[in-house]
Amino acid sequence: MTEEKSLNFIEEIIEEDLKNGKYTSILTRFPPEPNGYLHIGHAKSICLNFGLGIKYGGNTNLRFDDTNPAKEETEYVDSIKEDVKWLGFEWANELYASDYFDQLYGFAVQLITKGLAYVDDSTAEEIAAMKGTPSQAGTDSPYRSRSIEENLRLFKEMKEGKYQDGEKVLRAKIDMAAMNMHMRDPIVYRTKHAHHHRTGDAWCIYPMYDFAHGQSDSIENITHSICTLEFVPHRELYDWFIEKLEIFPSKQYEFARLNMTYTVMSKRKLLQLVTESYVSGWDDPRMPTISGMRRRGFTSESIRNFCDKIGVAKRENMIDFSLLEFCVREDLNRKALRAMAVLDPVKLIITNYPDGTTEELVTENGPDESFGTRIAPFSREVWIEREDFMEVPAKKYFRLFPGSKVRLKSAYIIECTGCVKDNEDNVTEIHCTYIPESKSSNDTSGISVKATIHWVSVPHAAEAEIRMYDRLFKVEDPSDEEGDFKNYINPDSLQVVKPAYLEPSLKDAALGTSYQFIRKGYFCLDRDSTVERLVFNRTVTLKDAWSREVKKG
RNA sequence: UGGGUUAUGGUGUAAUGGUAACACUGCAGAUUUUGAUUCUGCCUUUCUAGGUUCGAAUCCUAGUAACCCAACCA
Repeated sequence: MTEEKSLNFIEEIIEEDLKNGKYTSILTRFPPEPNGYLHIGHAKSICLNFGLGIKYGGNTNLRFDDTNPAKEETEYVDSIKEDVKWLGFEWANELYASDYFDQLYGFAVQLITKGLAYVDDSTAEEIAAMKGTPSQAGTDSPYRSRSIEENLRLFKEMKEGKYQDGEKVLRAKIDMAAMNMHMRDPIVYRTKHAHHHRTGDAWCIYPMYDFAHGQSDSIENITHSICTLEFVPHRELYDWFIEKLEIFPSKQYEFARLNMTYTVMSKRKLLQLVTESYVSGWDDPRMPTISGMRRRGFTSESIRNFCDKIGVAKRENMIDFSLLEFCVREDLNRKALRAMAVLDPVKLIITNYPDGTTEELVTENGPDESFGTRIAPFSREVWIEREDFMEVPAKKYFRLFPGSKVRLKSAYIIECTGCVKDNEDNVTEIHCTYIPESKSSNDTSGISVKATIHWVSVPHAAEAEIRMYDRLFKVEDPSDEEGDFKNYINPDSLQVVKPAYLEPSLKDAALGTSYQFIRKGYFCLDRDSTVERLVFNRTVTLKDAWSREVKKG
């Protein structure tokens, strides 16, 4: 019964390492920099790292890569923790690169002592110029040959705050002619008088990523350090530090990051959307952030399933947004409560139904009996969707039109008798008669109809604001277009429907519960909602064969 | 035009020298008190050129294309 699933290349490596006894257990880590909110691309990495830990009976650390105090904030730390938890994962240890600042400083001293690092007084521009180009070797810094003693003293003085920002850096002494630019005497410590979100003002020198990441992995005994492809050139340096420092040999493996159609995935771009108010915040439901998707109504299970479906490999990829939509529909179809809501209302009057009468009709709550039933009030006047009526029916249209019969969901079969229009030819009322013996679950009429439509009783309806979200960008790959990516924002990515009419049971909707508004899509209550003003977000539409039929003409 | 990485349907991912498969998308149909769900069927694939082999997506050679690398960012 177990479905045989092939291994991705990282699983193959791990199984090999376990089989040949290189390791008896594995330890992975998810290492975000707390300078932004997590997005669906991070979810891929989270599912990979934590998933590996779970699959192979190992553990996974959550480690914040907080070596740049200028960009990092506690707000981001908090959101990252919340998002990882919400996705359903538990870290073995909550750690910070800043926890290792003392050890990292010690590593730097060791390197100096071995003659493998030196303090450089050159400016940033000079260092860049001496770096050479990919096809041209760099040149040695005039400070490269300082004595070990002098380097030790200078580095200590850097730590003590004797120098201004940018005045001095510590560089590894490797090879200015290396093919790999990262090996041309990379900077390992810079002077930065900045307040750190955790260490406060204890330090005025901070290690660079390359001098912190690998060593942090090593300190934690991470067996498999998994990151994205752009770090491939860093691996040589990663290994160099581990070798020279003679510390635990963590190994780095790289996979291709996730790209998705109709969105952007860089923190820089997402930050721009937020700070320049193209969206309402990091958790705007249109954002590909975990918090945005959560607010929009995506379930963590559907996101995990998505991450599983897209796979892990090394080639550049561009995943269809429709795959994510498929995953959320698949999950919500079996979980979401069913309810009736009319988003584009027009009044339907059942002319032969007694005025002032309310019937309490029974209707099902979910996709199967286990969800139970509830009562929906029914009366002479109900709201129905404007698109469920056509005065002159298109071909293949089998909803309401003069003379046609349809069923009102969980109620009666009705026959359309006509409509009332205003001066501008807009339909303002639709008239029909109902067939009393066709009552749902007690139908003795013998009539069968082709369509069932949803409705909400006019006197009982609850009003709501509904936010309809669509893709954030008009083009598949905004980053690949000419000019500013923001020129390609979809102007219709948010459309507010107000008022929509909801069946009264929806007044008790709870935050975090998903509903299928029958025939319309999946929705959830937004946190902006109040008792006086209900607000719902559309998570995703239902698949709609009819709208495709219409488009085809 | 130095180095590195990657090339399999429209999009992803498998196949580890032996029938190119699975999922999404798209299309057609059946069922349906949601034009949803469910079910059935169909479409489209190994970057190019040589070579090794009984047999190549897989091995070899030469090309080509895409992406990454010259931050005191991560």
